[in-house]
Amino acid sequence: MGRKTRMISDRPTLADVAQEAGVSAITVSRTIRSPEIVSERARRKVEAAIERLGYTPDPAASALASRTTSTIGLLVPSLTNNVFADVLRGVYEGVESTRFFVQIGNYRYSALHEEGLIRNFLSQKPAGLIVSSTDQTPEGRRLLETAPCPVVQIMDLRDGAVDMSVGFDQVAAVRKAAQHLLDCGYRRPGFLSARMDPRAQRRLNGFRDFAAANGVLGEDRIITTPQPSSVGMGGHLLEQLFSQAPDTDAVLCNNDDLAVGALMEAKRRHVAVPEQLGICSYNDIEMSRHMVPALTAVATPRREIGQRAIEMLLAEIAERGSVRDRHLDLGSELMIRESTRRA
Amino acid sequence: MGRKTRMISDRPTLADVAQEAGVSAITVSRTIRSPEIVSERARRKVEAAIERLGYTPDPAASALASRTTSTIGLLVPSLTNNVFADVLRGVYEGVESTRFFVQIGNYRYSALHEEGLIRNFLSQKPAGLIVSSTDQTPEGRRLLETAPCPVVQIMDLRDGAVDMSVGFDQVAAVRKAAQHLLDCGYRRPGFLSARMDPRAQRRLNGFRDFAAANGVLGEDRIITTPQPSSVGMGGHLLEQLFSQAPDTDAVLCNNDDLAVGALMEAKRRHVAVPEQLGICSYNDIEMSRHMVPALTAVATPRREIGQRAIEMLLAEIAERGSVRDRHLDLGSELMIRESTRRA
DNA sequence: TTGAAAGCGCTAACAA
DNA sequence: TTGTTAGCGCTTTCAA
Repeated sequence: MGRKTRMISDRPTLADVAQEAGVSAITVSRTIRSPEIVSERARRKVEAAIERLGYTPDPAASALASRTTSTIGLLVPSLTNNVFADVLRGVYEGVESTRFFVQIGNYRYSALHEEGLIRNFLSQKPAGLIVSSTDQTPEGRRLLETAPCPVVQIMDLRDGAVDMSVGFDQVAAVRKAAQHLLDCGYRRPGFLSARMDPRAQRRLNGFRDFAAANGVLGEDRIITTPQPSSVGMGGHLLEQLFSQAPDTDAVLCNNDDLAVGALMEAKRRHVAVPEQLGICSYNDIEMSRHMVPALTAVATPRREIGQRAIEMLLAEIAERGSVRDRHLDLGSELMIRESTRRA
Repeated sequence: MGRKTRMISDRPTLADVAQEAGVSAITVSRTIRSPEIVSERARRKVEAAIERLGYTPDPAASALASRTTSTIGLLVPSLTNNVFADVLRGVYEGVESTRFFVQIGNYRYSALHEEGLIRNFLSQKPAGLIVSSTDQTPEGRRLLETAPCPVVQIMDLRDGAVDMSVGFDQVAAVRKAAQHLLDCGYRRPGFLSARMDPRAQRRLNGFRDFAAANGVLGEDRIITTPQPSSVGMGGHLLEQLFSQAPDTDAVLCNNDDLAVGALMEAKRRHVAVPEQLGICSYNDIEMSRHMVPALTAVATPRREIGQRAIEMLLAEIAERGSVRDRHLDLGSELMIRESTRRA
């Protein structure tokens, strides 16, 4: 288990490569960054020298001289939430095999913390930034607006995006789910939500408006908690819902964890799903469709959001102003399954 | 949605702050990095100047001059796997309110890819590195051994760790689970596993050895697939298990997704759990204990691994050689629940 | 197509 | 406790 501390001087520099290749340092630099503008002959010599010396460029020196890095900052409100895990996956797939790498900041649903992270990331001169909300503090927003790099806001689709945005209409998605419950004949729908961040709050408001407009609003059927979402919490919330409003006949859950928890709680109480209680979920992570009964859900395009966001960002980094459609609506899809399918 | 590109020259430098405060640049630098060695008076002037100018240090310049950064590299094999989500959480909690930040590399269960990431991270002169395996390529291992920064290997506990390690005995954990199935009277236990990475493979081997030693090994009851793990996959694997070995009376799942999927599949087939089939899971993520029936599982200390790893790393960064216990075994715990509790 | 010179913004090493 | 000097390894600028 011993370990040697390797001498710093071991590591070859541009100048070493230049000497080895018999060219100047700048030619080596160019060979690495834009081989096409270097003569075939010089390029081959340089490449051989790099190979021989095992040279790796120093990103710090490069960042200092060029005033930019290959870092892409990605701010998410949570790392445990499966929703963002899927977004991350899309983003990572997109940067792979590019010279960029992603740095994640987790602001834990705190706008203030997010502001600090924006400031911190910006001080690193990132090539681009992806942020997961439109709910920055005024100062956070100002920082993004004046950022010297492209910025993509993801998940939501709202007016006044800072630079570019990719997402879907969260309220429309909730409305779709609520409409489906009505279509199935449910008349006393409830709503379960944990972790009342601004986005969850907007979805709740969307549900409320829809229910009111359709004459099925019952305030005692709306159960929320500021605590984090979890399967266990879904069970608790359903319990509370039934104790407050025993006549509830359907429930729209603000995410899959809650829906699965509610389903399990229904099972424990011997409440038949979908006959006595319809359950509709939001997001549709993989497990939902494998429950018994399979959960109806509004599928949100999480991974695609990640993919498109990084795509737009890379294009814009390559050439500022080159992205035409700067605001993408990826939509959402209602997946009708057994948990709302009653005879 | 307009955006201005802020002039680079806008950004004040150390020299600007020094001039504003009427001291030298190095005094400003010291005020920031080690305020305690600067006189009260100088410190106050500098702090006021920083405030007035809105100065933020340039990490690239700092990295170049000092040959180190505030980056901690964290290599994980997957971002979607809940196991690592918990580890991440522990790590992020630990770096918060320090000057360090974490950069994640996802090597997608490919040792070759991991080697590339190690090389890439190392070129950034990180303050420390956390890697999620002991299964590096020889070259990857060599890179870690000669890394000029502390390294923590997490999850597994094996001989010959490179520098420091935090984990638990994965084979002992599996053995514990298998023993429990025998204790419950199950006699024909099966094993389900997806994504056969080296660690999953070692657990399978552990199960095999244990089963053989106890005279309950049935090769046709061991079902594996190289594909990624998921709830749906758990269902498929159980299906295959029953078609190959209909007399199977219990199943040990290599993680929670598979266990939940197996439970659902059992439900679909009207196989009673735990009476006709005992199910034991591995890892014990939150949802498992809320299933109906609740899943028995070996709980692995994922979050704590993250916490301890970052703790050790930070201590070692602060002072090389200061960490006494360089190899921590955090153990695992069998959580006995309904899915194996038969009359 | 290539190169020389001059920094980028900070810190290490030494001196006062 | 504070300052001076000399880079860190790269890229930019300008010239050839």
